[in-house]
Amino acid sequence: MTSYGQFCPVAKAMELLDERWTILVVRELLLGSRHFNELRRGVPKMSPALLTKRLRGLERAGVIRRAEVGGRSTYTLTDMGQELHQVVMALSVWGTRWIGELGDADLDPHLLMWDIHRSMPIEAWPRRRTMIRFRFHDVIGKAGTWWLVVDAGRPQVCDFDPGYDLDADIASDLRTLTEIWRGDIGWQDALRDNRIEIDAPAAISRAVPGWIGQSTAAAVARPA
Amino acid sequence: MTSYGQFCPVAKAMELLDERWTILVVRELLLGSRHFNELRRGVPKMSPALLTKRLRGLERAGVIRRAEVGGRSTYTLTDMGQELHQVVMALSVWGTRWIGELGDADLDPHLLMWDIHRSMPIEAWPRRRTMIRFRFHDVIGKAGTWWLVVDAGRPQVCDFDPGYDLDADIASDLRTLTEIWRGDIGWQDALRDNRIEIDAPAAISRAVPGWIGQSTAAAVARPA
DNA sequence: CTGTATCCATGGCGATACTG
DNA sequence: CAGTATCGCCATGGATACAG
Repeated sequence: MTSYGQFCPVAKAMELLDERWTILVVRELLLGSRHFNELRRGVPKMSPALLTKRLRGLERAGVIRRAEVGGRSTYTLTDMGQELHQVVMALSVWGTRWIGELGDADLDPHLLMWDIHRSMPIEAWPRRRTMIRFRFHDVIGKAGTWWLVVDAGRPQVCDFDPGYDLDADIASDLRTLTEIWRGDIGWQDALRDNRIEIDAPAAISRAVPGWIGQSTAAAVARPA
Repeated sequence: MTSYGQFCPVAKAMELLDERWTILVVRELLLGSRHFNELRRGVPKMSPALLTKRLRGLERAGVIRRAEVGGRSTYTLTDMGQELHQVVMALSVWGTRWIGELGDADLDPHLLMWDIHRSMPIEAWPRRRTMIRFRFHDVIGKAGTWWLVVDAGRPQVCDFDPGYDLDADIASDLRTLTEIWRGDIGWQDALRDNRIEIDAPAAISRAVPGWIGQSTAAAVARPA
């Protein structure tokens, strides 16, 4: 966090925020993560040592507050941190509009499922326990299959079969579901082009896109 | 610009924007700088080699466009770059509200005069050529004295005496004028406490704060 | 679960000087 | 005016293993 040697508020803000990973940690906190390993799931490629360092830095700066609640470390945003919402939103809108291209390295099934499960519209799901399986046919090994369960109004991701009844089975490549989730393409277009397939009774098949939805950024208008 | 390995638009945006100095260069372009040495004045502590590198990076990313106009290199923001205005604004607001403390290293007379001259309300100045001298009594040597001239509606900073008639003579320490400019303190309070002094005929003395004004960020409401 | 502790390589970036 | 060229440091952060 070297100083820019400028009195400008933008420079002072960036002294804190331009360090690698910092904004992404803030994003996770804004999305509701409060514990160390919860945060890690949102920034899986970040080393735990560095995450600790960033959390300490944000705490020193007054952006977050750390507390032990029932023996667990709990990180919460202060008012100062909460207001970074405007900054993260502006970045999200700009990134959505202007950085369309994703490299293969940007795709990550675990991260995708984690992101979907925490911000999909569960109120659209049936009241009963419901389970969907996802299969990414271009991802080899264990990371190619995932289960999404909504039980008692609580969403859950699994990388193993929980053993419940399957309501729908979805197959696509990783890029397709990522692009659908980001709103780069629509469910209907992807289904029509057979880039994604939903195997389920007709009524459920029609409902599933509404269960999963799209990320909040998907609603951002794209440049003409 | 190492990848974060995330499809999230915030992550993709930060891959470009979290590199040191990048946002400050964009800020300069948003404020109207278009040429290399003009940009340098806004980021004086940045090495020219690094500025070149950042400009190339921003060009590759599509944020700016470079052209030779009349044998001069000219950098302009594309639509993509123009929309970073929202991001820079959000950072400016947040920085203004929450990063109040300035270290001595954040103070820079040249930068302050440059910033004042390019965004002060010249329409408030007299029609005739008008000149003000600034003296920072805590800054030793040449950098302690500055002249601000508005002539034919065009503002100009000098670090030498242009030799015109002096309309007002302002004295303060560097921190005081910086804080006034940022809006951390008001002109009236600073004058009352003798933290700044204006030597001029009474009518002009009263008018000068309105001539200089405050930076646009000064209008941002501070947290209670 | 929530971190620490090392270690190491890389390359970013600061400083300075120079050029067409 | 608008950059190049070089150099070298040191801090950043990636990787991995381990601990209370």
